[in-house]
Amino acid sequence: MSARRTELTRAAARLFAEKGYHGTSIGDLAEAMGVQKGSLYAHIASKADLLWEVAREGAAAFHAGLDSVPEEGPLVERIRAALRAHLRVVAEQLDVATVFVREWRYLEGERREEFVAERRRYEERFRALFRESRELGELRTDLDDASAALLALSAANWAYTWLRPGSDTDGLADRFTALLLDGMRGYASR
Amino acid sequence: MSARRTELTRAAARLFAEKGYHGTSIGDLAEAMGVQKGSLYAHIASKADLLWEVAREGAAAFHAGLDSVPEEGPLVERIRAALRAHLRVVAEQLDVATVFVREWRYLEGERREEFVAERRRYEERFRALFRESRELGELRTDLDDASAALLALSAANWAYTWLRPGSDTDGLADRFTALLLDGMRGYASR
DNA sequence: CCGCCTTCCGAACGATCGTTAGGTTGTGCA
DNA sequence: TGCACAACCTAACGATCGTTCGGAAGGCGG
Repeated sequence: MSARRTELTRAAARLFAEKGYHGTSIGDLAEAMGVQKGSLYAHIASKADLLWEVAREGAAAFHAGLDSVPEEGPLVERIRAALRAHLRVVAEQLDVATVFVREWRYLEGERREEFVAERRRYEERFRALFRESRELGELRTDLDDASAALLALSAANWAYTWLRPGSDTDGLADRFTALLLDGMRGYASR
Repeated sequence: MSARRTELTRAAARLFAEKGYHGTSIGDLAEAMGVQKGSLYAHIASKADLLWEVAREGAAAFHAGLDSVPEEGPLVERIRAALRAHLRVVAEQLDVATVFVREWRYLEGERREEFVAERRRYEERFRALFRESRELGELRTDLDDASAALLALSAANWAYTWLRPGSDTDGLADRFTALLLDGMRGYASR
């Protein structure tokens, strides 16, 4: 992919995150590239292609984050690593993460289904860590690992609205992990 | 406000939540009302008015939810009540809640600023419960009531994506509260 | 029965949308 | 030096957008 084409994808991620997919026109993208709008079609076949590309980039980034989580070791550490990885992606690729979390639903047809499956797979990998925690008896969420996973995933998925690039995402992830494990009552004392 | 006008607001909330504000045309709204698109302007002055109205309705619903939280009593109970109230609004007015959480950003000018202030005020009321928890010493989140509040607010704000009408929102809120208080380690044993 | 008021129709408006096409430029490689 | 090709321009396409307008139907109170 040419350098110019990559620039266009970056501009698309930024504008889709800022103004929404339907709120961003081809003219807006052309202006961001310093070019007439017709000229963009030397690089793409349609506007929808750009959304698809950014959404896939997001999926790849988040999955790559989970890939870095160790397959062995205490589940507590693996949960902490997963949260760290997720928040790091959000902070370092905020535009892409925003499209991954919020704008993907404007995908159409087969692409949409493919994305939904990929997104579900990501959340399932996340949830699995909590389920294993219970099954292996490392944590005592006897009835409710699902709620704990939902709480963690909510914080992860909502992060794009408040996380700013340059934040201490590892510290943030660790505080969330501590809260999830020991709660407000026990948090300060451990 | 006439009955027909109320119907239009309901249709707008539903379509804005389903397809997004910019993804919903006046033609779509007219079709949902079984009417020619020009006819809608007997009821509204502009499409933006509908977004404004639904967004305000959402703000009113969520604030009313918090108003029902007791001003006295253990903060743990007040936090539980706040979570219950929020999830109840999401489940019972899913479309309106979706616009309140996701579509508000397409508001423009003065209205947008007014909404942002109202939204900030809501989250601040929510956060205050956690801050007071620490200040009054009822909970030992010495360093980090802010993270606990963020975790709770994330779950609340993300709920519109997975909560379905008819869910046991009180039970859900109670499980979240238990987790926030005692964490996964302590959850099952108390 | 009259007149008002709400509601809707049908047609049109200018603007903007995403996209196409033919022609021009500049750069790098054979 | 000549040629290929990526990049861009200019102009226009048909479609759809939000909105306007004059008129007509219908119900309801006076």
